[in-house]
Amino acid sequence: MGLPSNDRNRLPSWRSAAYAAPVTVTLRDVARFADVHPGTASKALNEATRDRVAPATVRRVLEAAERLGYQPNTFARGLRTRRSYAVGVVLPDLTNPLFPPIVRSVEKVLAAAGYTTLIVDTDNDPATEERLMTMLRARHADGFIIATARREHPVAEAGDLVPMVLVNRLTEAALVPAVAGDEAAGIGTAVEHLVSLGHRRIGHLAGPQDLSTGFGRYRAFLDATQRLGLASADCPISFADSYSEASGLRAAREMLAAAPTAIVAGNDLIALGCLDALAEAGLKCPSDVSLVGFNDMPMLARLNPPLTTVHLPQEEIGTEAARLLLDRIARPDGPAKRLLLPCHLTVRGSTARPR
Amino acid sequence: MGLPSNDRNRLPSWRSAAYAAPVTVTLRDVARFADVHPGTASKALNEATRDRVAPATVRRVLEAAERLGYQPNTFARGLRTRRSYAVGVVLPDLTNPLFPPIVRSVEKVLAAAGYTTLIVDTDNDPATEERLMTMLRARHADGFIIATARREHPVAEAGDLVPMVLVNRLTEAALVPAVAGDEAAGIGTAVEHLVSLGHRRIGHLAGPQDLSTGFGRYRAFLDATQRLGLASADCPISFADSYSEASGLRAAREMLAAAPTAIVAGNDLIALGCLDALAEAGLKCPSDVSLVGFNDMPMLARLNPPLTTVHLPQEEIGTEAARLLLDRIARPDGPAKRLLLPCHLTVRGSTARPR
DNA sequence: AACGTCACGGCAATCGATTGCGGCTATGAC
DNA sequence: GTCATAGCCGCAATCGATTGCCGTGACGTT
Repeated sequence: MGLPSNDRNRLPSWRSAAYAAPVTVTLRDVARFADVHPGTASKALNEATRDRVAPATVRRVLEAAERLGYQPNTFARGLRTRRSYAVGVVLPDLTNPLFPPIVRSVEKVLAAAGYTTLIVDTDNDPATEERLMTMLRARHADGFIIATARREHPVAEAGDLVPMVLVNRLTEAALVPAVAGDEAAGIGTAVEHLVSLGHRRIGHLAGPQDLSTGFGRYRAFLDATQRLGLASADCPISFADSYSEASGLRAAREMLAAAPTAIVAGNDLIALGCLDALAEAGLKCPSDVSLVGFNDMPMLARLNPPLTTVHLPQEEIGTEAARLLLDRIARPDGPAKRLLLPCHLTVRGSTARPR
Repeated sequence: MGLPSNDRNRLPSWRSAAYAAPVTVTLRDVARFADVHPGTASKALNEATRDRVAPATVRRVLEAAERLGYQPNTFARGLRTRRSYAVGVVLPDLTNPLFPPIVRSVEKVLAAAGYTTLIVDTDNDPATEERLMTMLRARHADGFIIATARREHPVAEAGDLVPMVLVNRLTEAALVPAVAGDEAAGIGTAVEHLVSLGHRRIGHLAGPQDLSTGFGRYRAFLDATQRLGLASADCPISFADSYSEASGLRAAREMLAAAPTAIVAGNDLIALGCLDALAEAGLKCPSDVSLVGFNDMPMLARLNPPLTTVHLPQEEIGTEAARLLLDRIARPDGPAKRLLLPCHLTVRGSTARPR
């Protein structure tokens, strides 16, 4: 797998290879230089067809390509082969620190397989997402990794699909491969942690219910509290209408009326808003109220108090998503694997025994 | 400017447009449907040549394209026109919160002009950068926005260049357009702020000197302290060898031997490391030592103490970079404009009068 | 010596959009 | 009624790489 002739397209010098103005050298030039027909040169350059050319000829062609600094024309190749060796990575929000590490490991795996990663940011806007998807399709992306997580997302209904892998979202129809952190287990251990500290009145600041993560964590919270024998009356729930500090603040104000001794937030941003609400109400964290976040975004350890949170294996998620996609591209009709990667609870200073 | 026929390539339904398996409809199909020659259909679809076709025919072709859901083949078009309507954005580190807002505004401006943004992350690795640049060149990017900031960067020497704009780096040869925050002025106001609070012994935790930002801020610090009449003996300087908390910690430990009453850090991460060093030494910020960061990364306001820092107009930087690039693509031989955007000091709780 | 086999490489069509050139038709002028 | 002009459209070459098919020559076999 991989671009047939990448290995020998490298040039010694930076300048000529990467930044200098284009000096177009085509396959014809290489062929002329090696004194063969362009078709033959093509076969020599392509690992898959190389055995149809005499070894000595292959050497001559390779040599010529190297000398001339041949770079195959992506357009011509793509036009003929209908493949781009590019995959699109569709993110809801690049400024969310959750995604960059995922993107990075995706890029690493795909690059090793000869693929180019096209990152796009939909800014959580369906219209932008449509525009960008159309663009990626027009550029003939061979596959997609999709991290936008609205529950009524159109991919859910699509039947005959282009190769794609869903990230951070497992609630869709089972025909699409997906990778995500095991959020239910994550929420579960968070609740267990609080219960083991002695909490009995545990609230949940749920994220937006139209996002699959918000919905999934909410359900997981319900399951966990029930499983651990907490009365649902003791487990107040407020809904934040976005993953933001402001929404978290609003939801937390509501929540505090129910006087829980611990709170599980839908994500870290909501937890931050909750921290503000606690301060407002003159409550101390963790002595009055314990708090758990979700995602383990950077800098949380430096907060006051340092936030206990559920950590997602971002790098692994990216790696696995890329592998699944490569699988899918190679065998579009294979089974749609779905991977749940373990999350772990990072205990810091925002959780303690109730008074 | 812009892709000739974008406006009418939109399809009503998501599924068919964006996620469903490809149903290739070519220009021939449109032409057949509209009962014209493919060449004529092409002219009708292209705004620039539309006036060479009778209005009634244009309407028929447009109608046909709409009905059939025609999407021009990027490869075929690119092969013929040698343009991709794609630009590469080369970042040193996607996980650095400085960049996502810049990328976003870049994307917005470029999209409005019909261009696609290709984001790549070099991970601060020259070899990766070369690989990615070569890839972008192979994909015939029409231009580049480059935010990787090593001082001995190859673009500095390149003569005949592909259209590009440098971001956050103005120290290069003047032939390349560039946009950056006015870091010198930013450092200047930071130092002025400290002086106006009464500080006379102000240290600088400089960033890596092989990065243009590290070097530039260091020089700016020297200038500012001198201009304000501080003795250079009272202005100790330590060098961090990377923009990281660990390096900041190391450099700050050194620095504290000189007992400054205030410190200007090369960036926020270094400032965080400095905070740790202060804690280690039993020093309180800001009562014992005042501290100023640089970049205003997220969450700084929630720290203890909230960090005073220099804020960069990221969005504006992105917008201007994109505009400059479009300029450059349109007129590659025009003058290389260089833009310095004002920074401002965000005063929070980490700076106070010295005791 | 004649024939079959195989390895090698040339040939040309193809992918789909673009575009300069040239031809056709309709219109208007005299 | 004839000719000039311009508007409109078709034609075909072109961009560069890929690939199935076929021809050629060498070698081995009987």
